[in-house]
Amino acid sequence: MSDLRVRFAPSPTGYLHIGGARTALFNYLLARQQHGAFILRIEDTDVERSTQASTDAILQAMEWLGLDYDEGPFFQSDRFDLYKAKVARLLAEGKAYRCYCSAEELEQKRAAAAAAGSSRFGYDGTCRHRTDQPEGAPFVVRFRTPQTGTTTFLDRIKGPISFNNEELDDLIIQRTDGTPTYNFVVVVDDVDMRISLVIRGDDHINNTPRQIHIYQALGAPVPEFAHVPMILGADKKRLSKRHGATSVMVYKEMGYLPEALVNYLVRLGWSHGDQEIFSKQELIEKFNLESVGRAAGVFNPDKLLWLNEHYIKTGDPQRLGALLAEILASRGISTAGGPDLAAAVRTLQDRAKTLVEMADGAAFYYSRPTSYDAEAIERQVGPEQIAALDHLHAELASAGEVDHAGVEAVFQKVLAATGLKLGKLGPAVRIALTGGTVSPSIYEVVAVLGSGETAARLQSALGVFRAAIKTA
RNA sequence: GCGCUCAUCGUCUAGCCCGGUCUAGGACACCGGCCUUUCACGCCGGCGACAGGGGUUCGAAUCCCCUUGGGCGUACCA
Repeated sequence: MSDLRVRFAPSPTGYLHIGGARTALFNYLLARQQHGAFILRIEDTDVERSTQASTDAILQAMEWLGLDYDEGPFFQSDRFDLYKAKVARLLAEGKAYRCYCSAEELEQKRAAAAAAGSSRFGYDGTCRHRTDQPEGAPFVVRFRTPQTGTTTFLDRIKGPISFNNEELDDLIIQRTDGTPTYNFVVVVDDVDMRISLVIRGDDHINNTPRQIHIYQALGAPVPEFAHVPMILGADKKRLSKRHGATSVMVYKEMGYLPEALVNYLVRLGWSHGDQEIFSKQELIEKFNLESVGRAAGVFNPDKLLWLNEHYIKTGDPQRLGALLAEILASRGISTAGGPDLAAAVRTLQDRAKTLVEMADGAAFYYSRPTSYDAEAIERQVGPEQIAALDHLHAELASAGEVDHAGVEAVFQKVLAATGLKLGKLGPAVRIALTGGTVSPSIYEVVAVLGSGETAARLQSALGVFRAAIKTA
């Protein structure tokens, strides 16, 4: 057990998105590697925008990705007393002060500053030295930020970063309604939870110097920081819905495997030489902050798809089969009593990039064709095929259950007897068995379906084929 | 506007810290071919980048400066 303590602190104002998932993943990986602690904290100080549904969605997504945490989830809304006490202490020590400026007033000042072409839009410090306390007037509490000197920290990813304190204004730490704000609670909690390393998106870099001042005002040690670059869309703009799915769980719905998303996300911004494929165990061993890139990365759905394809291809048929059954069930197709799921999966692993695609390809195994591709019949089925199909039906009906080699032997027999090439018979069999022209290898299909089911389907199809040929 | 930050193929990146081994490597996508009972898989090959300009140096993708471009922040959001 090392003393590394990291946390992931999402705000429940929406689902867990790609960027958040990657931040969570980096935290998780490092915690597991160093045998430290990974803490989950829900930042719901904004009562207006936080919802229970979002919290649930985030928790679900974390679970699906396999990012289990050691402590939490903690909710900031349960901790308002702690924040209140800290604000009171800062107030008492003169490190914070009441500000009676109204939001409207401030907005006007900002607008005026912008109109005047000023480079300073921050709070002007009107109430900083105010000594009177208007009776009953609404106020916010502002943190008294140092106005001179510089604040520097050594970012584990970006290197040394420093700010001139004069660029910083006195930020609000408690709203008019008494609730605390982000920059304050994040510090109070990170101190309270003894976080030793803060890994978060680099959109927080600008908040860091302000937070460092708060750590100091609280007399607490400043943790290390590691700011990971943003994820952008194809147009290099911040990733948003416009760029396609950004919700982790939507990828689950689209038939992605969690290991594919994890692998993709970690490689977006981190590398280990030329290696592309990493198991979670490998990531825990190899992940490091030093190899995280400093530049923002563009989300590339194609590469994610490729990884998903890889994991489907190499995945365990049993597990994939269970996942497949769920999807089929949601389409009203029961797999109970049908062909062995793992066997069906094996015939589809090289042909599907997603579980959804696999379900498309597997449906015929569990529900007989209700119609047959007419155009295909016209092209592939003639008197010769009908005769051969008849022959095949007879052979299969008397063959009992056969394996792949057995199926091949039966076909060879039929082919020899009818003088047809497989290229002439295969397509007709495929139409008869699946209703269409696309499926796994016909021998595999027959082996998975079993001779009984195959014979039954052949018989039904034969009736349709004969009728089709007569009218032609 | 101001502040912070980033910059190698279309994209993700290796290389950069410790200059020469880089006519810059890998992956995705794309293009071509092979394989083939459909569809795929697979295999082989191809296209394709050091943002620009100055320095330093015998020598720079690698070090320094400037420019340009991108991202983020600039809330009583987080």
